Amino acid sequence: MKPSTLSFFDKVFEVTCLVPYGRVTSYGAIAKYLGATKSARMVGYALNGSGGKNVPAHRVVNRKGLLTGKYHFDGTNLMQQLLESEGVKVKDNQVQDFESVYWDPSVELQWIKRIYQDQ
DNA sequence: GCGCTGACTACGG
DNA sequence: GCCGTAGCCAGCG
Repeated sequence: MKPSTLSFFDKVFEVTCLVPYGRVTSYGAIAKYLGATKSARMVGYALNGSGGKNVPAHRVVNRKGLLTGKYHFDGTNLMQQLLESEGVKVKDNQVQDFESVYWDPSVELQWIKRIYQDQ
């Protein structure tokens, strides 16, 4: 599999789908994993087109654990509801215990790089 | 085809 | 620790 054959958007979707149940990650972490630390905005923009797809976009928050994208979901608190249903405590648009549920793809998925030998 | 926008982040003041 | 600025780059009008 050649990651370069996938667009940045598709990669974002792939990584997002790999976020474990009950865990969250940040836009920047995904961008970093994709080798574009400064392109965190693209991650958010990509997720903007995740509607209709089976992408758990609610598991992606900003670096502070803030649910900045909740207004892109149906209603006003759907994103929070989804997270809470997974055991993630959310209060006032912010993930509680953020550090303990934080999942960093650049750390958790480094073994995949080893398998692909893509450096 | 140009310019603006954006679910972000890092950095300097 | 808050505020302004810059960098990123794919869509859209």
